[in-house]
Amino acid sequence: MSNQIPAFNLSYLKCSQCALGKLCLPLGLDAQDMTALENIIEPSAPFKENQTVYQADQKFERIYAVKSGMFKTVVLDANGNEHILGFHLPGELFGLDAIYPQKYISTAVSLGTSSVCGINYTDLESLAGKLPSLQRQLFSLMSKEVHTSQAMTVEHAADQKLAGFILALASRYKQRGYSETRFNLMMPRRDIANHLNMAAETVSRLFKRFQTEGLIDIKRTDLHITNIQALKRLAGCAASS
Amino acid sequence: MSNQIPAFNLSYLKCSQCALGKLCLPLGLDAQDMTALENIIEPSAPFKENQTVYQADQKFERIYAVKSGMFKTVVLDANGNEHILGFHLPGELFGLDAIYPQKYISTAVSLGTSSVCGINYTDLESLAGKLPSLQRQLFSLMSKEVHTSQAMTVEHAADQKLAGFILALASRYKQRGYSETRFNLMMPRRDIANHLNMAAETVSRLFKRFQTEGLIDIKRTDLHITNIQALKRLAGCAASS
DNA sequence: AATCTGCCTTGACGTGGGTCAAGGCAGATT
DNA sequence: AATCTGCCTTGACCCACGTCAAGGCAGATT
Repeated sequence: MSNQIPAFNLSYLKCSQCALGKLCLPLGLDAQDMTALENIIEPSAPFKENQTVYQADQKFERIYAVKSGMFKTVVLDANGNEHILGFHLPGELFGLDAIYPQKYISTAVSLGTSSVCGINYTDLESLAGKLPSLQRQLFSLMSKEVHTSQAMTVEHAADQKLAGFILALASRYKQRGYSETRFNLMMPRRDIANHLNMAAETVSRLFKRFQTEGLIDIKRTDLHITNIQALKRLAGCAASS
Repeated sequence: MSNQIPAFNLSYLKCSQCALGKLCLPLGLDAQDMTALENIIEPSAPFKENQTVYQADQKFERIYAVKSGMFKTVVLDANGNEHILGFHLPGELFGLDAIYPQKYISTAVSLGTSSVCGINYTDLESLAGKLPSLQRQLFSLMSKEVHTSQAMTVEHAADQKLAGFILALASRYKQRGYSETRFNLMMPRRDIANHLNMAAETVSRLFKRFQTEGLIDIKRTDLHITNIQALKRLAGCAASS
């Protein structure tokens, strides 16, 4: 709210000072290439809860990398129903689905206080042409994105879907150096339910069942996975890596 | 079955003679760039029905472009259940989800007699670094792939999912210069059902309902869309472009 | 400390769609 | 032409999950 001191504010750090370097776009870049990348990165001011990064149908200009917090991407169908396409953790990119149509497909919204780096796509493309390691990392991240979206379509029953969702988050937190078994969900039940195409009541009941069965321990949004093996067995274990 | 005459066999044509140039990887490439691309393309012999292009867990080496016919990509979950991730039409790429893990995630299988071009990924990457238009097209196609997978997760009820599936095929056939309203599904009901996470019986009943309601006319795998507007309304119309 | 508000939980009930089982139909095989 | 085989259709039944409705709980507001 008040004035920020850039040098001490995480959200204004460039890639070389950012803790996410080994997950995010800069992975595989040497010092010189990273400097080139930093020159096209636009760190943003932090978003407060429930603020919009971009709106569906806006002209596509930038892709975004999450720096801190969490974002969700939401589409509105013809009947006016919202659907949450995904949740995005630090070091993950969003807005990639806008490259082909050259306009944003979804609206991106912050969950809690969060910050991003914007990256002008035209600049990124031309830089990727010059830096093979950047090009490779971009292809790799987009491939991962394809895989993630596909994996979601595999799970069938509600309990499998929810178990898969929890495990996917766990795995992503683990990659980021956080605990695999204890983390905060950030989003309300309603959002989880919407994302997984089920009723919020079903999420509530399943959380309770998982707790009774000794798979998890959950209070509000604080989650503790107490039996990850059983959870994986339940999910059919599409979400491993 | 007998000997083929290469010069007259579509499946051995390179990009510049291929009718799919304006949909496939070569989109946006000038004559010289296309020649460079052709040099790394490996046209394959045609596959007969139900033959495997690659297996899940095999080392990733090539991505594939469909030249004729149709392919499906299938994953096996931990419980031994198959799930069809997608169907691939001429001019579409598959195997992109293998870039990140560097191994194939799914098994690719032909539906009916079909042919592909294999493209060594290492070569493609280095060529994309030299040809900006190729790099752009690759990013664009991968973005489209992300969007397609995401769109699938939006539809909710069985009738919406099936309507969306039909419309997505229609739109893809239209792009390829075929009729938007009359085409052959190629795959059996069981495959459609599997892909959409429903029972084959449900697909059968819904096709019948759509027919009764005057939306479609279907005999075996020959489909005629008789009221595409109504079908779009039913689907919630995520599948437009 | 009391009220408000949003989110979560819990129960009761109804239904969409899965499962099981029995034919029908068309192309392949003899 | 008769049988076989795989795929599709149709009906009967049932259960997982959505919907509706009524509370509970915790942080924000006064």
